[in-house]
Amino acid sequence: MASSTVENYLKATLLHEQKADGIVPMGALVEALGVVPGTVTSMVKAMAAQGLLEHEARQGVRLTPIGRALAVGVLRKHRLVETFLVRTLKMDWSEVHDEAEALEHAVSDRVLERISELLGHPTTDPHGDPIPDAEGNFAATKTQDSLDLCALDQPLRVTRILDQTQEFLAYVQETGLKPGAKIRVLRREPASGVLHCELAGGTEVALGLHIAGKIIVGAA
Amino acid sequence: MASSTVENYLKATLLHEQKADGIVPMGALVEALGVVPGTVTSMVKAMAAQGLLEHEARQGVRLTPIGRALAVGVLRKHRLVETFLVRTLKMDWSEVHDEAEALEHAVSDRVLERISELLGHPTTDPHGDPIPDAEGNFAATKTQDSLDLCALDQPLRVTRILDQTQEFLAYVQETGLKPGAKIRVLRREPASGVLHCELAGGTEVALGLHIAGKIIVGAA
DNA sequence: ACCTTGTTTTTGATTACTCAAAATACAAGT
DNA sequence: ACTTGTATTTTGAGTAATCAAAAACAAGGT
Ligand SMILES: [Mn+2]
Ligand SMILES: [Mn+2]
Ligand SMILES: [Mn+2]
Ligand SMILES: [Mn+2]
Repeated sequence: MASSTVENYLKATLLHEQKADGIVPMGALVEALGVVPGTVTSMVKAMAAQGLLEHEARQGVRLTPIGRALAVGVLRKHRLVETFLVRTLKMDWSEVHDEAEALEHAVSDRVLERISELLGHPTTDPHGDPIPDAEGNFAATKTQDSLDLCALDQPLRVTRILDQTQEFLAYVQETGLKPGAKIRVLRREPASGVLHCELAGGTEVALGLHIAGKIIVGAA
Repeated sequence: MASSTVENYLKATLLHEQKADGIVPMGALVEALGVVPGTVTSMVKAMAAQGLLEHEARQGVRLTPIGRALAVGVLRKHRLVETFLVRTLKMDWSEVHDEAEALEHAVSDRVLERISELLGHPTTDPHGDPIPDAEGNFAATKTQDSLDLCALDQPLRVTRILDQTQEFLAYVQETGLKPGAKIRVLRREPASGVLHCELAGGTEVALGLHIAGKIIVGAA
């Protein structure tokens, strides 16, 4: 069985591969796992010896099919647990990540399938991230744009928040831009690129480009 | 923070103290934790140095107030998790122990209080074992007898199963003697001590003394 | 007093994970 | 080609948890 540490390495590698495909540099793992570079090198070697990763010296790592399957399983646990914590235990969506970070290693497959069933087999988590099914397949994503690129005056719905730092989630919470929120882009300031949007209650918010780029929307 | 291993040692020590008060011999921990004697000696030394246990050389260990508080917390997590798995996730009461054994170390206090709330702050787990409250106090237990000692012809209710081995739980499951079941003792065979009991549906079961001694009942 | 038996402790190793700090490789930039 | 800066690897060391096997101890029984 893979230890919690190994599971965290696998998940971090998968997330990086999904965000920027190609080889995952050692530094990305250093960053994601909060350890020093030497630690990553030695863990990666051990995991490569176990057949979970391929290690290109001085370049980085790639998941093997076995490693990927395990990583997807951990990601599924993480996201289903987050969904469970929000929907069943009524926890705040902006505080569930850390809890899930620990529980993803302790929840058995048996318990996980019970949770999935209880929740009606959800396909996205509270942050809008896709939940792979029990076989490891991600549902085909609907057409979605980041908020800074989408058309004016269309009825839209927030589907996903890409930046999941504590501060950004708090900001999103506060402005009411949570996944599920209805939104319409009123206009774009030509010079700055600042967006003016209308929220459900008629309230209006102005968003800088760097913020809008981290919010994904789809047709309402 | 106490590691999972340390939490397991603390919980095992607490359970032994509750069952047979006085000092807990090293051998009891060897047995409970499934490790060799030398391992227990060195773990116990480390935990004593941390102020979690008192170690009387060649005698055994006792929980310190700090160690006891931690142990009670772990036990509370274990039993609330078991209750949650049975009541909310509809898992079989005879298979939840192993799941709880892992989850008790991963569930945070915050999550635990949500679970307790969701369940209406239960005071006993699926096996009938008491769940301490958030301050670490066990509810005063109602008058209860082991089945081999109680009066004839009284309407009784099973409240607790002491032997929680897989086989015994399966037996209890099969005969329908689960906590909550109504039962009446019809007669006791003078020589052998074998009990004849009537269950809810009118079915009758014969129980040997060794079995009856592990089933606790209270007034129905 | 001596021996036997069961329990506990010691000793010496091993595995997994980690850090600090020094060494190395590589990609540019001049 | 040489220098510089950054990423990666190596080396040496430490902690937590474990085992195997030998040693020490505590009681009792003879
Ligand atoms: Mn994690
Ligand atoms: Mn998420
Ligand atoms: Mn446990
Ligand atoms: Mn229980």
